[in-house]
Amino acid sequence: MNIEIIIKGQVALAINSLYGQSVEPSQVQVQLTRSEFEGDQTVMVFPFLKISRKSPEATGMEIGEYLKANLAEISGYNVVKGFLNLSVDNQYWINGFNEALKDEQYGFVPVTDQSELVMIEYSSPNTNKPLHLGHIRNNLLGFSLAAVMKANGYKVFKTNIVNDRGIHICKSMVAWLKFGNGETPETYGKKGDHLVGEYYVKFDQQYKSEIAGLMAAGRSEEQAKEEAPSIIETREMLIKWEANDPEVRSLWHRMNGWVYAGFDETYKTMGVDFDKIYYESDTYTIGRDEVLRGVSEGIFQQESDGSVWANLENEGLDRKILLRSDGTSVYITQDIGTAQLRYRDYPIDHMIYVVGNEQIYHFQVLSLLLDKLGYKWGKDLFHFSYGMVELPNGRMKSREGTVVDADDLIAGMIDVARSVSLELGKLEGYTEIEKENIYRIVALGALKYFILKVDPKKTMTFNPEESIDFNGNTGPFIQYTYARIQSILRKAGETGIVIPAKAETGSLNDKERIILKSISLFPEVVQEAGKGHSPAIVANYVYDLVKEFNSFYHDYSILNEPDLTIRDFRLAMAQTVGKIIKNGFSLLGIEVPERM
RNA sequence: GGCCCGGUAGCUCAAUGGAUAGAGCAACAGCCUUCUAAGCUGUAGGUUCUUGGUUCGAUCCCAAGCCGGGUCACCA
Repeated sequence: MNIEIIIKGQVALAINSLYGQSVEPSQVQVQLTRSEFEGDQTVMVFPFLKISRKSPEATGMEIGEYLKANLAEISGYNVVKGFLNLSVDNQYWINGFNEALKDEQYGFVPVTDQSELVMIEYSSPNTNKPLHLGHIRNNLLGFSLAAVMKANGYKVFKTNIVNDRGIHICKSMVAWLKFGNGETPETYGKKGDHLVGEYYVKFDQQYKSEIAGLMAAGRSEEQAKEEAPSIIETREMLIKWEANDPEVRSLWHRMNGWVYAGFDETYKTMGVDFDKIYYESDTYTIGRDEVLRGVSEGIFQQESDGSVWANLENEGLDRKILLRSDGTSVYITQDIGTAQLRYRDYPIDHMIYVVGNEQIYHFQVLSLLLDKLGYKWGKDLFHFSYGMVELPNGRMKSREGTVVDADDLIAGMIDVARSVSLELGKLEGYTEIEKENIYRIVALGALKYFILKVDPKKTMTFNPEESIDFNGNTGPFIQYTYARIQSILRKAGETGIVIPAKAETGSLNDKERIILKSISLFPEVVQEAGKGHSPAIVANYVYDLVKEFNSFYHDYSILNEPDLTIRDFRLAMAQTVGKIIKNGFSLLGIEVPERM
């Protein structure tokens, strides 16, 4: 059992026995002892002073004496002010360490047939432009959250809703027809998503110049925006699309196909995947049907112009439009349809949407609407909202060309990883393919760790010149430690040392104790990350562990340790730290290299 | 303006209501003949936005204010 829980229970008994008053174990505050004091676990005695009616020191001493006498795991205690520091017997840490050593899935709760199903929606791109840095945060968080939930014993289903229809999609199509000359990704030599994105930009340029021309001819800005030929053409195309016009549909299929091929490549490089992809072009009509059902049941109101509204004023929100006066769907209508379809397809217990925090209001509304429509899961949907990624001079703006493209960023980081690695020259003997794979692992490790170590809900700043480092608190630093551990284990194998299944040693030095204590925390960290929906907790924990291990590695020898018992124990310790790095990083979607 | 979120070292970020607020980067000083120097050790760097309140104790909770961001579309 967890030492903290044992202590809480015993402290409650101690207070009952010493002062004749009962307290709940949950009221006992226990935390890790700060490193500058002696001990492992610290009990706060302040809350019990009213009960003991004695000084903090005296109370602490009495409780400490009781614990030492009644708990085999407690080998000693000291009291500093109101802090009762308990020393936990080495054997307790060693026992826990042996558990960690033999369990390959250490820290993970197994998924069973009884496990609840959690569906996680993430990524959810538009098909009119390539993925950028903001999408990267979304994808990494979504993928990582899925891994964390799975490690907490949930069945996890990853899904992606692709925004493949609408006026913005038609814009790229219009521009391609006008300027494209039949260009394809093959003829142009660029990924399809980039090609389509370029025509989206071209459309905007064309549209702007038309507006300027019209305004020069005396129109107001508003009029100009409405009357520009390209926007009129785009609207006509959207109507044709909705009417299933074969020519428009065929072009739409073709260009979206280019985009999907491009996205697939980016997803693959990033190492994220999905169990099922939904397309808005398939779900938006379902949403419309659901809204109309709501009208017939009196949940929603239809205005005389045909538009449909939900009144959420009783819930503290506004009136919200659900269908336009021409009967077409708006954004939220599509989400209603998608949700309905998903719950029809799968026995979902929990639904998580990984979507930026600018849509908090949207998901409040969606939750209420689904609830009104009679879905019991409406109220329980969880919007995992994360903060934006900003550049040093502010928010990314596609119109100002300050968007950090995902493919460019990743390619650039692989270049840096390659040149750093070549300079260090530690990969001789590896084939080019193997080397490239390691560059990729390291580059993505840097990017993923950089993004995932930050509390998801916070806005984060990304400086393209400075942010991605390979030294210090970074993914490569942790990967490097892993690689070194593997090197030690390889050498141990070469010299005929067999890492024992059981690694016992009576005495532990300070740094060994610290590492063993840290190892014992991993399962709690995984649990906490699941409850708090925060991969950052895992990232920061792994970093701390690695720091401790490196410090140990610097001060004490492993392979050259003459005492074989101690050497075997340290090998087992290194192996376990390596395992935690690997398991922890798997929760972040980061690979670990055997060498680097 | 209403609602939501943030403000911690020069920069990027940590810190279940606990002890002297921690890391990395940048700066400075050391350490490669020893298990991988993408590393290690040390120095310096702070009015945790402000003012009150709650209590044994507040970066954390509450109130007010200041600053920054988001959001309140027949856009997505």
